Amino acid sequence: MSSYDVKQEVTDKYSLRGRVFHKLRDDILNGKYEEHEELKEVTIGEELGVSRTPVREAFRQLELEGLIQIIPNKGAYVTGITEKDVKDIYMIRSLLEGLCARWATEHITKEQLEEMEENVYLAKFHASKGHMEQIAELDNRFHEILYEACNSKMLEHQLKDFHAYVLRVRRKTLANQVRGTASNEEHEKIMEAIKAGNADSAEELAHRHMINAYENMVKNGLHEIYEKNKALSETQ
Amino acid sequence: MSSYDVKQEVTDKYSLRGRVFHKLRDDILNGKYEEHEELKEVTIGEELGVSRTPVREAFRQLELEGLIQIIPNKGAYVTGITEKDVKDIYMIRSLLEGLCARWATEHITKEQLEEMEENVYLAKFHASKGHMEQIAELDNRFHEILYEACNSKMLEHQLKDFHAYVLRVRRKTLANQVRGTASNEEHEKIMEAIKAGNADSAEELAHRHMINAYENMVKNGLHEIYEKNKALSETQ
DNA sequence: CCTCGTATAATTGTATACAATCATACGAGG
DNA sequence: CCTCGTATGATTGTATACAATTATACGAGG
Repeated sequence: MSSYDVKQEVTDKYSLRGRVFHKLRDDILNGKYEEHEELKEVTIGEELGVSRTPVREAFRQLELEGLIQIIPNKGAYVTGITEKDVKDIYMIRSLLEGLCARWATEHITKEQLEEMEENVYLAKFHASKGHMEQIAELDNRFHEILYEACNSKMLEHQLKDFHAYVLRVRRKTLANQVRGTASNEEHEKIMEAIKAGNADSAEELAHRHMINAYENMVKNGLHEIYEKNKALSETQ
Repeated sequence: MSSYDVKQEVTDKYSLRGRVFHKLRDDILNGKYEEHEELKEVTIGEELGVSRTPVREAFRQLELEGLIQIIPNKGAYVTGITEKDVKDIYMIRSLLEGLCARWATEHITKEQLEEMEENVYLAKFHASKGHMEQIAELDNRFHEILYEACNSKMLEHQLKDFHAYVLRVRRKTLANQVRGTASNEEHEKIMEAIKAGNADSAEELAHRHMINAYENMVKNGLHEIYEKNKALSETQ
């Protein structure tokens, strides 16, 4: 085994830069900052008790993750996600998640399948109790398992790239027990197709799963959320 | 028009950091550095006549672009692309380019279509003369036009993300007149489908275009290239 | 009252100094 | 001869100082 095979999280959590990166990432995803809000290097640095250097490096990374936009010599701004962006993301993801499910069918390990079964089982329990926080967490994890199981670091990278975007929206929209249950049932079907070794079916089910998630999102007020945000940012 | 709508290249070309970023990017893509070679902050800085600060920031960005891997407190290493990675990339791209062609059919502007026609026409000329450098350039540009025409910054972002990876391989493999001509003919067909407003056909043709490019690559020595690289890196 | 240029302040861009961490060499001990 | 610990050097991580750029305020001139 050569040294470059060592698996390594893209961003180190234990350096100051890593901490700044993750903190800002979470804050943006959780809506602490308004869209288009300006982030100042010194302010962020003071809040976290670090100098500008690690903050700047974290900014560069957040920019490539698509969470902020840096205008040279001017400043860093939280990016806005439009309604169309969300739609595009789900269309793209529906294709990639399908491919991911196909590849996962061919490469999933025993351990991954077991974690998946546990995930679906637990989610069923929490759905019946209406524990939305746990359901969201398990939903995330289900997809992460799928990404890992597809055995393609390229596809995994692409899908995880979307994660940041998707989380920003989904956190607001999946707080809905009906879809939570339906979503988990779809997870179960995808899992069964993978277990049965039926790649075509797994691909199709994962594809539909994304489309359904998007359509549900539209029905349950994606539009209203964006109207609200727009109104907010216009009053500033 | 609000200020955040201003289009802005992700990485500024005119700051020192931007110059370092683009220089390293080109060098890696052109194979100046071996895979898994270590990049030292001071060395790079001295070569380009800048301090470590902009170099470090460029490193962080290159890491997220997937061109280098940074191991904390240790160093930055040029990432390796395996034969499987290349295959995965082309499979993923075949889906996304298909979707891109579909959306381009619906959103392409008159100007973009004109540039596309010019591109195909010029490429035909250069193909007949065997001008490989120009063909490669026009090939790149054709796909860029397609990305821009799809009118989705999300899809454009994803596809351009791959560009870096793809260029590393393609530069070595497309130097082949037969495929150059065939590739351009496929471009022409995609363009005609878009022009005719036939999204289904455009999607299918773009999808096949990628698969063909990959299969051609495999036939014409992708394997040998990787054998050579592996041998090289093992002797270090 | 409006326009424009200049001065000033605020902010980012870069260089450098220092701290922390990691790799290597070397020698003591077995 | 081998193993392990320590010392030394090399490299990355962070803080700070300074330069360059941009935004703002204010006043002269029309």
